[in-house]
Amino acid sequence: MPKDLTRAARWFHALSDETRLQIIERLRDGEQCVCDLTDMLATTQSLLSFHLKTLKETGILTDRREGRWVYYSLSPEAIEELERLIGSLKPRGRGLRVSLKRCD
Amino acid sequence: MPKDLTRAARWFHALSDETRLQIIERLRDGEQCVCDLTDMLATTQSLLSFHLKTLKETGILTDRREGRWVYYSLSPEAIEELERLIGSLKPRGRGLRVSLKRCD
DNA sequence: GCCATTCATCAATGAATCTTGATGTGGATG
DNA sequence: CATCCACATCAAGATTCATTGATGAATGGC
Repeated sequence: MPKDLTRAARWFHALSDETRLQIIERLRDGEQCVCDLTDMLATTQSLLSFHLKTLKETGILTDRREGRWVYYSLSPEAIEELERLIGSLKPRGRGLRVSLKRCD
Repeated sequence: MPKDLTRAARWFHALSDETRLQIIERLRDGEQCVCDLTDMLATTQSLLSFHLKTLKETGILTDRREGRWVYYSLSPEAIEELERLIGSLKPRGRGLRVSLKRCD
């Protein structure tokens, strides 16, 4: 069980939820506090907190406390990491493209 | 519930499983029949079939029957689609980066 | 036609995950 | 200290998903 694939699977899982993608969509314009996100996304505070935690644990988001409020933002490295992951899924050079025919 | 996000969530979900990522990893070198994949990945035929179906339904893989064998390969458009999805997660221009401070 | 092979599908179980509602925690205010 | 607010955490239920084992469908050889 390759370690990279385990890591990749976790990243993709964090992105496999609509609510979490909505959170990311909102954070594309910059950091937001939880209360703003609660207003924007029709969801409960408890559920939002759960999804934020999921994204944070994966490394997609970072948080920052300021007084009573907690601000979340996209981790700068997150997009690079994702593009690296996508790169690891790309077909390799066509030189090996012949079928091995081990089934015959 | 934006339709794009629904679609993106489905794609990411398809990639959120280690076995499915292993399948993709194998197919990076070109198409393979199911029997080869069964040998390579320590898994049962039934389970492999389930995961192949998941990937195919999402559009990541295509299949092709040839006699008794079914060959799976990476869909050419899949990687482009993924890069498009990743692009839709990127932070927007920094001009809007000011915090709205609606919480005050 | 009969049988073996390759793969898909189905039903059932168990595990992981999402969701909800209640409670807990830490900071700010008076 | 008492209280309110923003947010996190917890326990319980609901749902979705992965896995297994058995059966079915299509192909090809005899």
